[in-house]
Amino acid sequence: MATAVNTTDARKNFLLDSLPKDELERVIRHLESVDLPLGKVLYESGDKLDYAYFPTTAIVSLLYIMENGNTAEIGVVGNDGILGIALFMGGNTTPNRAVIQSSGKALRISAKNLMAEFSLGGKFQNLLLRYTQALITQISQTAVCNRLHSVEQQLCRWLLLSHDRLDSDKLVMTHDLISNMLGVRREGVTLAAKKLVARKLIKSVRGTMTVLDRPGLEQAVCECYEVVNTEYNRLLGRGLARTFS
Amino acid sequence: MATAVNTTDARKNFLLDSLPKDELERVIRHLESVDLPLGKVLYESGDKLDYAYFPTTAIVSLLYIMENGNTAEIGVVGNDGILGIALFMGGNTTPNRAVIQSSGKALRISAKNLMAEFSLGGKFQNLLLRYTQALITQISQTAVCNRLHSVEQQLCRWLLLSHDRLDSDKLVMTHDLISNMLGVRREGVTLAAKKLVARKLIKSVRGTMTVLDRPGLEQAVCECYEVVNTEYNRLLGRGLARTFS
DNA sequence: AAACATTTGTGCGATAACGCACGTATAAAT
DNA sequence: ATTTATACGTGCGTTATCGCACAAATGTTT
Repeated sequence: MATAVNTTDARKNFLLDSLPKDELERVIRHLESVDLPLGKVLYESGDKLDYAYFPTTAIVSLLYIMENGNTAEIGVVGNDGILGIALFMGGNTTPNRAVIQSSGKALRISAKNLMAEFSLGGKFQNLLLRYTQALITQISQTAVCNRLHSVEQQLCRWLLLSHDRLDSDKLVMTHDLISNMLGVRREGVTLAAKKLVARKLIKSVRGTMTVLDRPGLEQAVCECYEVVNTEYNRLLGRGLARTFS
Repeated sequence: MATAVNTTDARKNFLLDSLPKDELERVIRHLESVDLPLGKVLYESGDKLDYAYFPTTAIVSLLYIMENGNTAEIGVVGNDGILGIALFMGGNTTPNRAVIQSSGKALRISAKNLMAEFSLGGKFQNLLLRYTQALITQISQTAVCNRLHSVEQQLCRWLLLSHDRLDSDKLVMTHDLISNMLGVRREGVTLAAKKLVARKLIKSVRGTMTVLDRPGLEQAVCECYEVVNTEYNRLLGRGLARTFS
C-alpha cells in the first residue's frame, strides 16, 4: 500500500510545493504514498495520531459526530493542506473524525518524523502554522455560514470547496453523503440541488454532481467562500479557486 | 492607561499562570495592564495587530461581520487564553473583529516581544500552540452547534462560556447584544431567556442575566459545551467549568 | 430480462426561527 | 416628579427546514 515518493508527486500538494528545494528533499524522504478510498476514516475522534497526511488527489472531510449520530462538517482538506495538525499543535488528537470525501492519494509522514521536521523551525514550521491559521478561517466561516445562510448557498459553497480540490468537474457524491457533511436532511440537498440544476449551474445524476457553470456558482455562493479563499491566498501565497475550465 | 504588572495579576490569566517561574518572569517584563470597557473593539477584521492580549478579568468575543451587517460569534476568549494568535501563527491579522463582551482588564504584549518570546520555543510556545488548538475546538463546536442546536441550547452554552470566565454570577448583557453574538434575532434571545427563567435557571432583568442554577444550566445545555471543556482540560491541564458557587 | 438495491423526487403536516409592529417596563436625565 | 431613552415582551403572518412516508428512477446482479 505504501510506496516511496518522488518530487513530482510531492509537489501536487500545495504545502509541500511551497517548500524550498532543500527542505522539500529533506521532508520527502519521510513520505510514503497511500491510497485513500471513499468513505475511509483516516482517524477517529480522540484517536492518537500515528501519521499526518498531505493529500495530493484525495479530499478529506473533518466531521463532528454528535451523540445522537447527527454529523456536521467543520472543514475540508485536500491538496491545499495537511491532516494531523494536532501533532505539531501539541494535542496529538482532536475531537473529530477525518473521512475521505473523494477518493485519491495522499502522502503520509509518521508523527515522529513530522515533529522532528517541525521543531527544526524553518519554512516547514512556518508553512504549517500559516496553513493552520487558514484552516481556522475556514472553520470559522463554516460556523458563520451555518448560522446565517441557506442550504442552497451552503451547497454552493461545498461544491466550490470540492471543485477547487479536484482536477475534474465531476464530483462523485450522493445527496445523502452531502447531507451528512452539511448537517441537513437528504431531501434538503435534493431540493437545493434541483434549484441549482434549474439554473444550469450543475448537473445532478445518481451519485454524481457535475459543475457546469463555475462562474455561475461563484455568483450564487455566499460571501463565506470568497473570504476563506482570499485568506488562503494571503497566508499561503496561492488561492484555491480554479479559473473556469 | 498602561501600567506595569506584578506576578499576582499575571497569574489571573491561565496561560500565564501555567508558565514555569522563570519564563513567567521573562514574559512579565513585556506586559502592561490595560482596561477594556464593554463594547471596545480590540482589533478590527483585517487589522495588522500591534499587541496580543492576555485577558485577566475581561471577556472578548471573536465576531464575524457579514457584508449586510449581520454578525455571528465564532469564539470567546477570557482569562483562559490570548487574543492575537495570528501573530505567532504567521498571518499577523485575521478576518474577524475582537470586541469586549464583558469589561475588565487584560495584559498586553507588543507584537514584537510576543514573537521574540514565541521563537525561543520552550513552554511558552508550547502553551500558545496548545491554546490555539483548544480554540480551534471551540470554533469547530460553534460551527456544529450553529448547525444542529436550538437557540435555547445555544443561549445556555453562551451563558456557561461567559460564566466560566467571570467571578460573578451576574452577566451584564442586553438581549440585543447577545443576539448579535449568537447571530439570531433579539426576540429570539428574549424568548429563549424566558424559558430559562421559567425553569429557574437564570434571572433576566434589563441589561443583566444572573446565573441562578449552574448545574441546571449544565443539564440544559447541549453536548457542545462539555466537548470543548474537556478539550481545554486535556490540552491545558485545567477545565474552565466552575463548580457551583 | 427480471429482480434487487440504491438513489432521487415529491407531498404534507409540524416546528423553529424570521421580520415587523407596537406595547410595556425600567433606568437615567432633566 | 416628569420626561426620555433604552431594553424587554408579545402577537402575527411568513419562510426555511424538519421528519416521515412513499413513489419513481437508475444502476447492478442474477
